Amino acid sequence: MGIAERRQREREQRSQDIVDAAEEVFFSKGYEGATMDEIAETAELSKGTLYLYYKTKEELYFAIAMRGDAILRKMTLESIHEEMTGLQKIMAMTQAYFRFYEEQRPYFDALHFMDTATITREEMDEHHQAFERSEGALQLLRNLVAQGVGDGSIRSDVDSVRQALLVWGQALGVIQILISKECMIADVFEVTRESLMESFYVTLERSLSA
Amino acid sequence: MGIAERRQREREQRSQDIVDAAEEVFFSKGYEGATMDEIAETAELSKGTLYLYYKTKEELYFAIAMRGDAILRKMTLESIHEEMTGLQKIMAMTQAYFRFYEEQRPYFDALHFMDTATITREEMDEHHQAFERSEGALQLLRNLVAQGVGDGSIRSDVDSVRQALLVWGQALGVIQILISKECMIADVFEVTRESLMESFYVTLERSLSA
DNA sequence: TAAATTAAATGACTATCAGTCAGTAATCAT
DNA sequence: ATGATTACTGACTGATAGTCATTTAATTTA
Repeated sequence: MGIAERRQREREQRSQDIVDAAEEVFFSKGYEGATMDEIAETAELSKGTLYLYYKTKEELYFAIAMRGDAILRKMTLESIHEEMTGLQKIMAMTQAYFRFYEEQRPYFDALHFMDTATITREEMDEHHQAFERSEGALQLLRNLVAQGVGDGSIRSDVDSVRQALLVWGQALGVIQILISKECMIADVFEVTRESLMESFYVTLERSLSA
Repeated sequence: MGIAERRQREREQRSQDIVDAAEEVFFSKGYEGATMDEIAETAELSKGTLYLYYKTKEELYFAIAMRGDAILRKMTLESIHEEMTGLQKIMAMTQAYFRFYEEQRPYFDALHFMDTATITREEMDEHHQAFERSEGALQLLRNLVAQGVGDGSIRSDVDSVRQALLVWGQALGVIQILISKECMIADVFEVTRESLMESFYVTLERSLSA
């Protein structure tokens, strides 16, 4: 009987409708500024219903971060092509991450929030999608490093796990600098986002090259 | 007349007493978990008094971050010696930052919180100490890069401002990875904090060297 | 089809806190 | 002493995350 299936679909739909409403509010008011009441009103549902689908405000924001992750993943995979060397793929991936930051800022913030959030990982079970997420990106990066070592484009004196963690961290850190120094950059200094990222690419490529 | 001066000293003392109490509570409960009521009780003052000295909970936490900044600054300066090349000084500074993270974790978190906080810089006037802080560290780093270029230890194909921003960002990012992957590192992978930082030093030195 | 059962949704209510402010106490000047 | 200034107090307010007894709707059963 298809009733259970239809119920399931409807439940999934409601779930997505709630995230749609949440996006509208979170993206315009920010995480702190957004209220569950406003999200409920935007979704044309009662607040109680929200809690039937998401246990906390944080979890609802995480759901948005998940959408961001899907976008980032898509952008990343689209930027990587079969014929590239491992090094080229890593450079492409890094550039995709930067583009994601530039073009999908609200999703980037959500994802970043998730990474840095007060994640007392006792609630890991709930958020283990998040866990798997970063695991996934890291795993891909690790594989690309391994490929690069194999095809001779990447130096082999650092093991692939460490190398992947370093690339990931360095890219993240540089973007974070862009964010926190947003005001200064191009104001106080004569440095643009683009020129800084350009220098980073050069530095990264040099540090990875065989 | 010394009355105004004594009043000033007493006010400063109260101010520090409040920060002492705040540290006790923030460090044991975390930022979210700490309440102003508990801080007031710990300080043996009424809540209202807290607000005579600090306008918001955030500002009080910022005061703790300032203490952290002083510690970091001290550690940094102590790790740098006159006879070092610019490159060596930058490496020493990076290592000092890592030691700060390891040995002064609560202060590190406070400082880091400040960097990433929802800092809508309209309240810049209030927090401009923070502004100056990162300015200060960045300025030092920039000078060290300039020195290194001068003494031939650092490559000269990237201008000093950009180079300083890159070093800063990369170091920050790698430490952030240590934090967010704290659980995995040494568990899932066979990578230790020390080995990752060691690899980072090598990478950083290589990317800066002339 | 009517009653019984199950699932979905509601919104008034509670608990918690950051931040305020009218009032009190202490200190100082005259 | 008296008035003025400064420091402190704690009961109160407002905002809001999260709950739960109740209602509404859908589905099954007799």
